[in-house]
Amino acid sequence: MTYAPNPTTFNPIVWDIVRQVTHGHVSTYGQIASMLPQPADVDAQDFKRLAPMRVGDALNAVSFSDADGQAEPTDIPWWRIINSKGGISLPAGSRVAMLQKQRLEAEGVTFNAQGLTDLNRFGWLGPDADWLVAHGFLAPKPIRKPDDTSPQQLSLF
DNA sequence: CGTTTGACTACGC
DNA sequence: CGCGTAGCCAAAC
Repeated sequence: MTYAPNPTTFNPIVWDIVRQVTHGHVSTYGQIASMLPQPADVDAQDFKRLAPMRVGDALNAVSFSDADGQAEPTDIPWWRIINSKGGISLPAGSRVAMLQKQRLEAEGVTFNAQGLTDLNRFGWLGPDADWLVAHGFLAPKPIRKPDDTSPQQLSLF
């Protein structure tokens, strides 16, 4: 079966998780999606590819009014969610894209010349374990590359 | 109301 | 390792 979540119930769940992302850190669409319980009757492949897009949809509903300045500042840090490459996925040069970068930089997140952040430095490690259990979400997939580049271990021998 | 497009990601060249 | 594509559903036109 395909994965077609109802935005009415799906979006608030996403927002709930996004609220946990800490100041000065970034998460990815895929990481947020990885915390969502997967319905048993849904094809795993579909879920893997579609859930991140739905996360983007959920955030789109929030950032639009925010960037236009027509609404009260949201308590949902939508700007801390970027793509798996470490870049901003909003249309380059758009008003909302610049706002996102501006807010991240204000939090100390830096971008290289290619417009990418270093996920190994700024990547979110996930919510508190207690919060995770209390809300019934899965442990997020790590977005920091496993820095198994630890030659000191090998040099012991 | 049919088409097009996309805040994605995994995978294959 | 970078680039293009497949896959799928909802929004946006």
